[in-house]
Amino acid sequence: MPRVLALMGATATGKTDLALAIGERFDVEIISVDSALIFREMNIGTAKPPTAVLEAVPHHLIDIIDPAAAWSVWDFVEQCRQLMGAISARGRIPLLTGGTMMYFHAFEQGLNRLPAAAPALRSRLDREARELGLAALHDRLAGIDPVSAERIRATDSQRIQRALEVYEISGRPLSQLQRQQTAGFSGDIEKIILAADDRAGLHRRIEARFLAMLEQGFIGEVEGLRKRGDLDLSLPSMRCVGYRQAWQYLDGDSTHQQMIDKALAATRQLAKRQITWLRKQTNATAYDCLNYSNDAIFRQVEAAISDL
RNA sequence: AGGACAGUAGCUCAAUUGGCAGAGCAGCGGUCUCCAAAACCGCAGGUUGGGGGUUCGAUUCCCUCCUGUCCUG
Repeated sequence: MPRVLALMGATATGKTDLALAIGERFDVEIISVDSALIFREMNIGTAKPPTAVLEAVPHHLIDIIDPAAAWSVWDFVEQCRQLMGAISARGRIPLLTGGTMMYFHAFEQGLNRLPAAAPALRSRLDREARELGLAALHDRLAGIDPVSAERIRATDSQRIQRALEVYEISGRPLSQLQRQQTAGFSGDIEKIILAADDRAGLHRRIEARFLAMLEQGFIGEVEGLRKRGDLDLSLPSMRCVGYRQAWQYLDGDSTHQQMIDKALAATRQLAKRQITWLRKQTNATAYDCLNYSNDAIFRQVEAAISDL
């Protein structure tokens, strides 16, 4: 029975430090479950683990794609499964660490085989949405896939676009393709959650961390990305929390203080959404991120491993 | 010190000739099958700076006090 460890937590709860502590003590390799750490050249704003940490314990799925490139949940699940096989073959234990809850969910529950995203098609649909209005696209969806149109709101640009994209590529309605059974992870996942019961405390941490990022030269990092000339705000990478607000600030759309306030708010909102996912987790052991002992967690890991 | 203007939700601001105080943002809760650090949905929040007066009825009109900004000395 394959066994994996998972360390889940909202942003700024201290996952990196804890993962390192576990990595120094147990024979694990870390698989990052994070939609932002995959990007190269985005280090300060993503709170990427420092090089020393990345070298001390093997890390995967960090710095693997360019900020202009596309990446998706499907890619994550596939890479993750491959990596787990390789790590197990080395006699080590995978430690899934991160805060992108949809990636965890897809890994655990599986995904239907759907057509991959098609950038050209998406930009065409973007244009149509601008010219005809979202409502028109939603009406079109209702014509080809009433079930999905019922479920997807007429204001939900991304999901309308996805449903239309799937139909145009495959010729079949999304709702029909989603009806097939999915194959999730078949083993056990030993889940450790870093919980943020004290929301105000987490908010203080988020603020302190962002201010530290600014001191480390975050704005300079974003200036460097802008200088490349091939990036813009429509890319997932540049929509990451902090980067989007810094980009707008450098565009002259906000003052420095407004940029800080907006970035902090966006980060708090991200944390809230992550916490919503975490509330639904079952079979997980939660530790207060502001007050826990490594020993308690080590005991849980120890027990899980010796169970193998 | 005198004068002008302002004071409404945590913040920025609305409220037709006096007629049930509303938005945006933030906050909180939620949705989530290939952009998820995304996209979207919902909820809560106010003795309208304090006190007094006129009125059936005052955020709105009058008096007074407090606070802030600006101008003049």
